[in-house]
Amino acid sequence: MRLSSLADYAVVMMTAAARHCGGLARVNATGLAQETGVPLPTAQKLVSRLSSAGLIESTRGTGGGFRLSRPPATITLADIIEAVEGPIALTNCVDTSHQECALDGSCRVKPHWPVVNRAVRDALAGVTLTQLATQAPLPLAGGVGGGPVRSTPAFDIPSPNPSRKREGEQVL
Amino acid sequence: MRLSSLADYAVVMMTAAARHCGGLARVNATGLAQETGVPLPTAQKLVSRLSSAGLIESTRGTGGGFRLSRPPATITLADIIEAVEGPIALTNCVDTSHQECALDGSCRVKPHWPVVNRAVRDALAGVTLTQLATQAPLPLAGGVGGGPVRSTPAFDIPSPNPSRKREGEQVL
DNA sequence: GCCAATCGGAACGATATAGTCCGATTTGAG
DNA sequence: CTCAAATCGGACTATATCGTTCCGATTGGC
Repeated sequence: MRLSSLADYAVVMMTAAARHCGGLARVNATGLAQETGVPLPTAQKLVSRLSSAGLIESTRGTGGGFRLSRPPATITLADIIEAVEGPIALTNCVDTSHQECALDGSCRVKPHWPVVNRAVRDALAGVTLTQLATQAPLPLAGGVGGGPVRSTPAFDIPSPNPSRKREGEQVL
Repeated sequence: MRLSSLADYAVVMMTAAARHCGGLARVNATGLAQETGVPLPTAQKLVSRLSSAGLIESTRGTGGGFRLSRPPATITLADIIEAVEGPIALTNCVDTSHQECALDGSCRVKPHWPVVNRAVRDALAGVTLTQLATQAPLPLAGGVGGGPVRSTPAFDIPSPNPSRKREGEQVL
């Protein structure tokens, strides 16, 4: 349930690009890497992925670079993540139909996964680049709730989780 | 952005346990593995994780097994995922304080991650074992993204409804 | 026409994961 | 009370994906 580092870096780079020129001027991967701190080769790889996905327009040659293909308000977190990691799919059975897990027919929860997957994707699709470029972190008001300034409830489901033994992972 | 296979199997096993005895009787890992199709060693590993997290109560010795510690309506997908994978954290900077992100101070999107992370977690916390144990899934068979598919919250927890995201707005 | 800077893709290495095995503990029966 | 069986619990190994790096193709400027 963790985002890949590539996607994380892609979000940072896209946000930086949106903040810099609003997606109108061209910036190169080198300058953006120096600014954001992302390693240059990784930044180049991300630029390739993002351009392949159609999120940015790349210009080759001397003085080239890239710019956002769409206004920042129309680019969401889900777009960036899908551009880097592929389609958002919590399980294999949601993404491609040809992916068959061993459970297959006896899996009773398979019909439920698309619903959950869509809910998660909607949560990510509700965050736009414009929101991310803002300094003050808005309380997720713009797109996710559908409402104006709906304060997200604190989510108080009685799940005490008393004996949490594994805080991180099996770090030996 | 994909769920680990262990978490997927854990959800299947927990759902099967909830469907079988409603969390009242004891079942062993062997029988559940045979029923769900999960490999037995993997099922044993998952039982260990789930019992460590406090989701199930294990009884050792001959004729032992495990049963759900809480009613199925109070166990959510987020609980199961956190029991297997650890805390739900899209990025490293959200989870623990030991963020080793190279961007660190220059990261402008870091303040936004907790909000997004909570939104995703809420989406997972809104699905209970009772919902997953239901045969008839939520209305998805008709089509994804086409119409306003509304999930009927017939099995929701009596506690505050965890901010259901907008339903059926983004095409998958 | 030449050079230089950039994007694009491919290969290598590393980390984390998935799966499997064996041992310790406990309980029921004899 | 002893034995035996079944269970949980942790550790090891193999695999796969991810992250990083490097090199080539392309294009614009001079």
